[in-house]
Amino acid sequence: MDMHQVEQPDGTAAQDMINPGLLKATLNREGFRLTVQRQKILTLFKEKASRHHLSAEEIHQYLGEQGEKISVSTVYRALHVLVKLGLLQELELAEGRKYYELKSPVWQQHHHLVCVQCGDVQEFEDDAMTEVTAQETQNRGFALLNGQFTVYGLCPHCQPQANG
Amino acid sequence: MDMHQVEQPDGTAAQDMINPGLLKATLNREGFRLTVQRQKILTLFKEKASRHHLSAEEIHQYLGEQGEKISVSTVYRALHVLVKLGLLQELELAEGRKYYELKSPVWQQHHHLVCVQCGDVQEFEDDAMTEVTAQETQNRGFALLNGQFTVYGLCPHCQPQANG
DNA sequence: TTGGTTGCAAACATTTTGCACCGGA
DNA sequence: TCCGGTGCAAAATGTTTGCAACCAA
Repeated sequence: MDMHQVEQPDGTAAQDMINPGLLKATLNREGFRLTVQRQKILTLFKEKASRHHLSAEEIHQYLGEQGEKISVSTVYRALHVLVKLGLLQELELAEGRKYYELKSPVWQQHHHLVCVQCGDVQEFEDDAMTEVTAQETQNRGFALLNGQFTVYGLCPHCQPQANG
Repeated sequence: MDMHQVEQPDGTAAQDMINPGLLKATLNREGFRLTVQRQKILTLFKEKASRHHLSAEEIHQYLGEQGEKISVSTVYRALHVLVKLGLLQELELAEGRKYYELKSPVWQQHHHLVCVQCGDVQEFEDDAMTEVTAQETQNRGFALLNGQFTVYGLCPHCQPQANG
């Protein structure tokens, strides 16, 4: 039904996958091929480290600006593959479109605080949450793939003029 | 940018809103009107208590089966209003479409454990998480609207034949 | 009576897919 | 060489919107 996938089998961190050799090996292992496009996309995530939630549209645009002509459909297909390989994680941050980020291990999960007014996104981690996640899934016999906690609110800036 | 909204001003539980009188008052208070369609939709959420995550499409279909002819656009518009009034909460459970459920107070938030294979959804509550939510938002000066934690995994049933 | 509400169809936005050609292993 | 990947355009989904008729307050 979708593309969530387990951790890297060998525990390799997603960040390392920008290394072409490692990336190639990981792709080939599953019958996929290393292509310029896939490499460029993954590299983009590293470059945009500061603002690392990217939508397919943004990726397409950024690469275009960098002179890389890559079609939208290829972006989508590449994202699916990278998610399936466990290199990227899909986020449900905003309305109507999906965002992606380099996937971090389950025990390093971080969460998002979204301002519904201006769209600002802040991240936070919390050990208690990580533990709850592990415990709940275990209690119910689920095999944990990943979890995402998204809190919606109004940021300090938007509170004054808020409420409609 | 979207329709998240604060708690019922008077603390009335969303469940009570199926009462036509209360619903009417709540709607009117904000300049909205009580219509058969809105009533039917809200009632549907009560009926489907056991499986109370409904998408616009499902709502439209269920009502159709019950002989209520209501257009899709009306369903969408009604959902927006009900969310804005704080009676329903929007969920980001699955791919590409939104789900809705009767909204529970922030201090009674519950979360979702989704099987990515069969789509089964289980709920759980956890005080620690509620507290983390409150704390994080406070630390950053955010006004909390609501939060949703969605954990993806494989349910016991789907684990054997899983992995592709 | 007034102005919010509805249904319908057309418009939108995002994502997926069919197909011929291209290119990695 | 073989088969997966790409680009393009068309199609599929999910959601929104313009407009005339309608109805709650």
